Amino acid sequence: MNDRVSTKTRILDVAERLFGEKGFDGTSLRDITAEAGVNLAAVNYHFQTKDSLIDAVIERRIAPVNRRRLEMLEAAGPNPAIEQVVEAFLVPVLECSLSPMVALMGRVLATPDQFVYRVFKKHLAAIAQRFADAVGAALPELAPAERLWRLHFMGGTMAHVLSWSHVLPEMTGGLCDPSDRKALTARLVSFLSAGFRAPFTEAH
Amino acid sequence: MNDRVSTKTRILDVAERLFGEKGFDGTSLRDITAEAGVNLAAVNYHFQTKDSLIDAVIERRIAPVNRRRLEMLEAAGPNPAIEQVVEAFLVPVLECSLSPMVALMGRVLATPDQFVYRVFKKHLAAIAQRFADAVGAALPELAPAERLWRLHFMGGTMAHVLSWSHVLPEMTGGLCDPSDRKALTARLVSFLSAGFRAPFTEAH
DNA sequence: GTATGATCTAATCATACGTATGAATGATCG
DNA sequence: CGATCATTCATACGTATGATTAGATCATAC
Repeated sequence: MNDRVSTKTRILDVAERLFGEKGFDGTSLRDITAEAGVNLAAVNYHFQTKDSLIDAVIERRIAPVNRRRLEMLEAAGPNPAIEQVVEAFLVPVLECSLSPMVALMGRVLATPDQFVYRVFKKHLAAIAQRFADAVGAALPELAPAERLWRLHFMGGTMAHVLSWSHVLPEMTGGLCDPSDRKALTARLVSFLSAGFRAPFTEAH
Repeated sequence: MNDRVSTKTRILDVAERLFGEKGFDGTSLRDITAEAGVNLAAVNYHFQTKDSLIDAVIERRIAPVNRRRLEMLEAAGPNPAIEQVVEAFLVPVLECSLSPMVALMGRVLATPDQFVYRVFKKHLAAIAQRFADAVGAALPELAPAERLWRLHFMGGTMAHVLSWSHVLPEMTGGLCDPSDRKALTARLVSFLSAGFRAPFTEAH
């Protein structure tokens, strides 16, 4: 170890931030090692390849978030309100304030290619069924396909909020302030819960 | 011109598809020219740089979509229902079925960096105010900031649907089929309109 | 104190990138 | 015909990329 934190951790931290800011393809190993103040070869020593570095960066953040999600779902009991389900999905991410992790999560959710998708799918599969069940418990009249669609919509809303939160104030002339996580959570829960409760009208 | 379509158009078509599939950084000019069957230098001849090629690719699709959006907004009159506003936002994109443009749009909306953001902002600024006004007309009790937030949420939902539509069937075991645009539109309008109508509860 | 294994480093590899060049090609028109 | 112009072409430049190597350095155990 060099300073206070190990080389491995410093790489993970800087990689997380840069991946979130500039994307996976847009961030080179040299960008990462330069900012982390470590040798270029350290990445390959600790993580073998860039791909498995990406994997490690994502894994480190998603795993605890999903654990917390399942905890909140558990705490909501067998007959949750849809608000509780939505909160269980959102809060574990949103409560991280504006940490670099937030941009990373947005990036992951917005990168439907290659193996980023594989990594994401691995972690999603672990909780998707639980959330589908929870929505079913909260809104039993909702058709199974519609449940999945609306979970998909919720994921999109969250992904977008995460991805754009750092430019949103400028985009809206300061009207929208994503740094107030409490208010943001309340807005999202209100909006999404109403969406989940919407009458299901098949196309005509 | 070589075949039926000009070199310039072939570059734009292939670039649009590859940018949508693999991202802007993940697509090289060599990828594009190889698939398009044109010479590498043709890109620089017709578009000067890769950046302005990206610009041209986006411009070609977003401009007509936004024109159509404003038409639909216009057609809804001065007192639209929120459903009409949502439709005016969604339909011009969704009616393009599963063309490569759809993945491109998703990619643009999910790339909040560098100059992709600038390009996007240019086209967004041209219609954002109109949609904010339309939401205000449909739901006058909604606070201005909340209007913008919910428009932002709607953009995220659409972006996610566009980005992931090509893997969604596999992700959901075939339960969700994004190719039925009519049904998809109905689902989105129902979900999002309900979200817009949700009571606005400030954080407590 | 030195042997040992883990960690770090500088230097280098082959390849891929965006861009630029100058010559060939082909159509248009006097 | 020959001149002009836009387009296409093969090729090269300089740089950046992910990966690898062999050796230096460090901590710990004997």
